[in-house]
Formats: sequence, C-alpha cells, structure tokens
Amino acid sequence: MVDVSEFPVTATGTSVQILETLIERNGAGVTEIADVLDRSKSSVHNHLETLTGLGFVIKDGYDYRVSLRFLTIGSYARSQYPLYAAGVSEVAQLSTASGCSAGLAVLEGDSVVCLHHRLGPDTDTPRVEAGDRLPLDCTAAGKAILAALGEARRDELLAGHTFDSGTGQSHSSRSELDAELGTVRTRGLAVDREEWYPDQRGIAAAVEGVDGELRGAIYLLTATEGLSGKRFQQDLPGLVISSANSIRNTLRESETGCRE
Amino acid sequence: MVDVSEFPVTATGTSVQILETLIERNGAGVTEIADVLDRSKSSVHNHLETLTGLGFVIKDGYDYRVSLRFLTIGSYARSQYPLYAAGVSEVAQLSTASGCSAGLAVLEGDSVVCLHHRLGPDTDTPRVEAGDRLPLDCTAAGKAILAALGEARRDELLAGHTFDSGTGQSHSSRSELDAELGTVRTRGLAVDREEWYPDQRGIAAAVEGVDGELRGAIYLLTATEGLSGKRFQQDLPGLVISSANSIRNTLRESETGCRE
DNA sequence: AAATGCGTTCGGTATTGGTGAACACATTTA
DNA sequence: TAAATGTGTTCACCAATACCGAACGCATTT
Repeated sequence: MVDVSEFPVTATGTSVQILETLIERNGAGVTEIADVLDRSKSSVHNHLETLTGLGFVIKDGYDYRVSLRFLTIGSYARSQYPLYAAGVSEVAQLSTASGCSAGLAVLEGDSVVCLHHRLGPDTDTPRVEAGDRLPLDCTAAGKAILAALGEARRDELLAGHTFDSGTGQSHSSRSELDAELGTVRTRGLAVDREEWYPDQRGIAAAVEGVDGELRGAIYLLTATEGLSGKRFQQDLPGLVISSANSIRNTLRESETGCRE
Repeated sequence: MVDVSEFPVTATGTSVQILETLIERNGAGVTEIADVLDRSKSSVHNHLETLTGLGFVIKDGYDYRVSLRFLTIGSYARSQYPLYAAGVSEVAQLSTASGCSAGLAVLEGDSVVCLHHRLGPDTDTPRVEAGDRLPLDCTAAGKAILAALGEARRDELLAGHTFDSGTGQSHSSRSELDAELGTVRTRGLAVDREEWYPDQRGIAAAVEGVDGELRGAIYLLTATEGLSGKRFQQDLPGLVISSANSIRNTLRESETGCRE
C-alpha cells in the first residue's frame, strides 16, 4: 500500500486509506478501521460519513462497504480508451472462433491493465477481470505492448524490474527479454508459454492508431492441455493477427472521422 | 451533482468534486478546473497531485484523467454481490439462447444498478454498461426488484418518486404501479413494453437467496421490431424464468457451502 | 442489572488546506 | 526578436478544519 501521508492533501489520503481497508477486509465497521489504522473513531466516522454521502461507500447495518459507484466511474474510465469501443465485439468474435478466453489490454502509467476480458467456452483459464494489472514481461499482452513502445519508454518501464513474476519459466534478464521483443516486432505477435500461469498459454498482438502510436493489445488465453503444436503456432496466431487488423481498421474509421 | 460541502471532511469532498469535473469534461488541466470550481490553482494542483499519487488520476501532458483504478475497485465492488459470480455465465447462456441482450441488476442503496450486461447478437439494443443505474418503475429489472421487496422498503424507494423517466408509456401514478407489481409477484416475471426506450422491450425475474431475501434480478432486452407476440409472451419469459431458477440453484450451493 | 459491544456527538486545538502572488517554461503573437 | 499569453508549479501566510478524546445513546450479552 502506498504511503498516504506523502501527498499534499492528507485528508484525501486518509479517505483513500479507509477505502483500501474496506476493500482489504471485505467491509468493516468504524471501530475496526480505527483500530487497524490507529486513528480515532470520530475521525474514521467523519470520513465514512463523507464517503457515504458522496456515494462511494454504502452502509448496511454496522458495516460499511465500497459501492458500485466505482464500477460506474470505472466503466467511464475504460471508455476513455478508444481501443475498448473498437475492440469489444472483435474480442467476442475471437473468443467464439478460437474457443479460448480473450481480452484487451492497455498501458496506463507504468502498468498494463486489462480493459476487457471474455471467458471462452473452455472455461479453465485464469479468472482475469477488467481492471486487473498484467505482468509486463511474462504475459503475451505485456510483451506485445513492450515491443511496440519506443526504447526510451521501454527503459522507463523496465527500470528496476526484477523478472520474478509468473511461473519462473520466463526470462531471467533484460537481455533475454530484449532478444524476444525483437522477434515479437518482426512477427507482429507475442506469445507466453506457461510463463504466467502453469498450463496456460497466451498469444497477443499490439494495436496502433492512425498516428502509429500504441493503443493497446488484443490477447488470447488457452490451456496447454490438448493444444496441438500446429494450433498454437499457426491457427490461433492467425486469428489473433486478423482480429488485431480488424480492430486497427475500426480504430482508423473512428479516429479519422468515419469511412474517410 | 451532490453538494460536497455538507459533509464533515471537506477536503475529500473537494477531491471528489475535482474527480467529477474530470469526468464531466473528459479530462482537464489545473487552470480549467480551478476556473470551473472557482478555486485557486494551487489548491486544485495539490488535490490532483494527491489523487495522482494515490493512483486515481493519470496525468498525460497538460491533462489529467481518471484512471482505471476505478475499474479495478469497481470489479471488486461487483464481486461483493454473490449474484455476479452465480449469474454471469447464465447471462451468457441466456443471451445466446434468446438472441437478445441480457444482464444482472441489484439494489444498492436506493438505486437499481446494472452489475453485468452482455450485448446480444441483435446488437440494436441500448448500450447499457456495468455500473449504470436503471430507472425503478419503467424497466423490467426495476419492477422485478420492487415487487420482490417488502412494502416498507418499497415505500422508502418510491417516496417522492415522480414517474417521469423513460418514454412516458409507463405508469403515471403509484397506484397504477402497485397494481402491476401485484401481477409481477404472481407471475414471477416483470416486463417493460417500450416504457424505457422506444422500440425496446424487457423481461426480468427477481432472484432470492436461501433466506428468501432479494439478491437482484436477471433481465433480457430486445427490439420490438420483428418480435412476435408468442415470442414475447411465452418463449422469452420461459427462458428468463429458467435462467433465474438456475441462478437460484447456483446461489443456494454457494450460500449453504456447496452441494449440501 | 451490569457489562460490553457498537456507532455517534461534541468542544478544543494543533494541523493544514486554501489563497494569491511569484515563478519556470512553452507556445503564440506582434 | 521580443513581448504577451498560456500552461503547471512553488511558496509563505492565515483562517479553517481534521483530528483527538471523552461523553453519549443504544443495542446485545453476561
């Protein structure tokens, strides 16, 4: 958890700290939070009353919980990314056609965030949710995005990166990663071979806008079990690439003002 | 917009006011916000720096935008409702089987909120998003939920209700609504006949937990065009009711500790 | 009937959020 | 080239307020 006291408006920091406590504990009461955060009950009570009044917290009985207002604002935040509107129906199509789970991811700040995820017919893939952060170096989407960035930005993201997430089947150093990113760039496709979750493979392609700048990535997730080499190396990659192209076209239409 | 100064922690109120401005204007800069809210630039700057540090706001260039952190927390808030986990795959099935859009809604505080929405193959239904609020009296989901509540709670929700949302095809008074809610209770099904959006019809059924308490509703949305009377009065209602039953069973399993 | 749990209210005070002016930097105008 | 305008940012001052701690009301438990 971030140290909330290092920012100029400490009261807002306290409110957020209380929100995080509510999330961590799946709802809590005034006294409980005051204990955990080592604050007075009255202070906590004031914050909760404020957050409730503002619609971010719901009180039921003795418990306070975070409200669906976050989902409302979250849906809006997602709609800020043109990739979402342009890609959501293509994800449905990709997921149906491939029988795999599929989704969209974007780079926000220094993390790759899942914008949308659709569970496939073979339901035994990890339960990724919209809003989840994806590891940079051991997921197909992360690699696709890294490869599409300029070197300066990539260096920023990987500064101090430890290469310790995922299953350990992935790279152990920056130079190994850089080598793979070269391949990703030439193929226009990134893969993850059981590097993120055991028995799970991923395939992803970056999507750029009309200006050539990165808009995000579309990815596909599937269980290794019963997956033939040809399917992983030819069929599925083909579907992902064609989906990415389709999204690029939709994006071009919306970014240039429709069917130029 | 709520008056933010009526709550004890005014600084949090100000932060939220700034967030709302960012949403309203699709991102904004320090000066712009200071103008709109009639506050000093330094104050706005401090709040934005705090919100950025806490991860709720993203700065790109001169603009600040709300971040996907809201989506992350929103997904969590949604997962607090057992109806979501129990119903999301049933919604997919219902949507596929019926060819309509379908979704889940719950009562939070005094509003009915959409937990999940899946666009159907016939894509010309309103673009409902997770987190959207649904009108109480002119949507099928709203009526299903109202009908399932105790009288006291229903009175609370409808106190001061104006019956002016939707297309105007709906009820104009509380007594008319009450009459329909009786029918809803006996049929176990609520409908909306172009009352919310023109040319759109809805069907919904409430879902209760093992304690008999309301957990929310599952709904279906479809265009009137090309919809036969039999389909709207028999086929689709049958699908919705069987979906609701299926979710009730899933809920029972999870609430009693799996396959009792 | 006493004791413990909860959330809430209240006054006092040290902290701090807000202001407005000055600043650095970029872009636009003359 | 120089001035003018537009950003976001920094700073010192002061009134406003977020915080504390004790008291309170109300349940539930002992």
